[in-house]
Amino acid sequence: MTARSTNTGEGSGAQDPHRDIPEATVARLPVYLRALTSLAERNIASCSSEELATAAGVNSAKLRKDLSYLGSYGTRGVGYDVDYLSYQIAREIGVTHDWPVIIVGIGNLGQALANFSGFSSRGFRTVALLDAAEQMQGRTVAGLEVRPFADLAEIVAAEQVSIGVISVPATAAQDVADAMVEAGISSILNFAPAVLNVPPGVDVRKVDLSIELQILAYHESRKAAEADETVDNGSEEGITA
Amino acid sequence: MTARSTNTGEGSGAQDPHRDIPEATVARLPVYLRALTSLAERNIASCSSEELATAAGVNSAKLRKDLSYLGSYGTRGVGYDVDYLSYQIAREIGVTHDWPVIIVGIGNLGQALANFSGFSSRGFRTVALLDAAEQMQGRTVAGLEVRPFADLAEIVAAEQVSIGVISVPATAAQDVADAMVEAGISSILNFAPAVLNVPPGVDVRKVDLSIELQILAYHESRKAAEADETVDNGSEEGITA
DNA sequence: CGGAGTTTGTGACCACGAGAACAAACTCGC
DNA sequence: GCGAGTTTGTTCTCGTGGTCACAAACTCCG
Repeated sequence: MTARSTNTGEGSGAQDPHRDIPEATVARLPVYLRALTSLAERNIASCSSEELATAAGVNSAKLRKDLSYLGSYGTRGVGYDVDYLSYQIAREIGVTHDWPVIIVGIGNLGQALANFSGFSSRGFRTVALLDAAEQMQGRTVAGLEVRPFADLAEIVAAEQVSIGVISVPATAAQDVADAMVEAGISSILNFAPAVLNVPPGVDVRKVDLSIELQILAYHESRKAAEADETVDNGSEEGITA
Repeated sequence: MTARSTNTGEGSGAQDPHRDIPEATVARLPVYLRALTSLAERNIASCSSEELATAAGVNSAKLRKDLSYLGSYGTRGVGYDVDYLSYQIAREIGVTHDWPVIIVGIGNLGQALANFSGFSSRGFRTVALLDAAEQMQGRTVAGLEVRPFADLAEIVAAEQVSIGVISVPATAAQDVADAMVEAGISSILNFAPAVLNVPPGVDVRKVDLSIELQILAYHESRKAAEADETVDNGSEEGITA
């Protein structure tokens, strides 16, 4: 799915300009960044890996290993400087400058996304809201005017948009994705419950609400089944030996 | 080798109650179920692992391996019966009956979730919307009246709710989670950008919109960096112009 | 200045998951 | 009835990721 191109394979030292950071680590870096921001807001200037790990909800060893992929930004015996580490993570992720984002599909979910403050506060700027429906045209959502879907290519080119959000019904999702790729967008965040087919080089991340609920339901079912069987044994997490 | 696989030659009788299905497989089962539903809507009665795999966007070998954890529900040389396999997956996940769900936090996102048809169509039934804000009380969203947060325990007990959705601001998320656990909820879907602390036995799944965007931004940054360096080699990222 | 205490960075090890390859089992045509 | 073709179920192998444990390095204090 994700097009991981040529592995440069050189060195694997900690200070290389292009290191291959594991995908699992990349997924956690934003969590660390948020925890660091929270610490900074409380005027905490430095912290240990243990403190930061608990704030982020992970193991301290895992956190240290994750940070070591970025370089050696801590001081042994002391810990990490909050501001310095924040900047280094932000720089690594690439959120030191703002990313223009376009949202296609201004239904209930699209409107919620447009109003979501977490986007703008985290290095993302919603530059346009698009919808194909006639009755949506001209309406103002979150301070932006809803524009016709046909304007996609023009806006993407004018605003240098590389990230697109899809919040349309599943039946339209593939068409929107195709148009986005055609317009030059190379990263898509897909909220539609559909499998998107995109050419290599385009990254797609999927957020699927009903799948998340079904995963929870599976675990609930197992909990209920185990509770029924082992009524005298109250350990829910018991691993069958 | 803990896989208990080849036994239980009997058909749809009492099956092995605890199979340990890998977490990665559990996360894909809803995708397969959706693909099967789509096939059924097109009146396709049976399919091969290859067809189902492409419809679900995965490898066929991985799909067969995933399905093998549930049992042997296919026929060699033929494929899978769509309806039969659908039922088996739904039964394994536990969505053959409806799960009552409660949503706390009826802001923009909470309203979108309440209106989201994917919940109700997939074995989930939103039984109550809760919000602590005074001005939300009595308003009707998606056909349900918004009720005060203080009613949480009462509703959970009355409706046998075991799944809760949190769509409140980050600062309130932990309090809501605590109240949910206290009320008896054992699975939480958290949309708030905060790390939740819950006792063992309670499952939490996190959907974090800004983290998803940041992961995309990281890959975008790398793409841009690589494009800058290897200007002469444009083969890997070729976008059809 | 040196030792004790503390914390980071990393090497080693183990578990899980992805993918390829192959045997088992079923259907179809003759 | 039987061989050819097809498709599932399973085994094997390899890469990725998580955890532990410890050396390296820094501070503090006498």
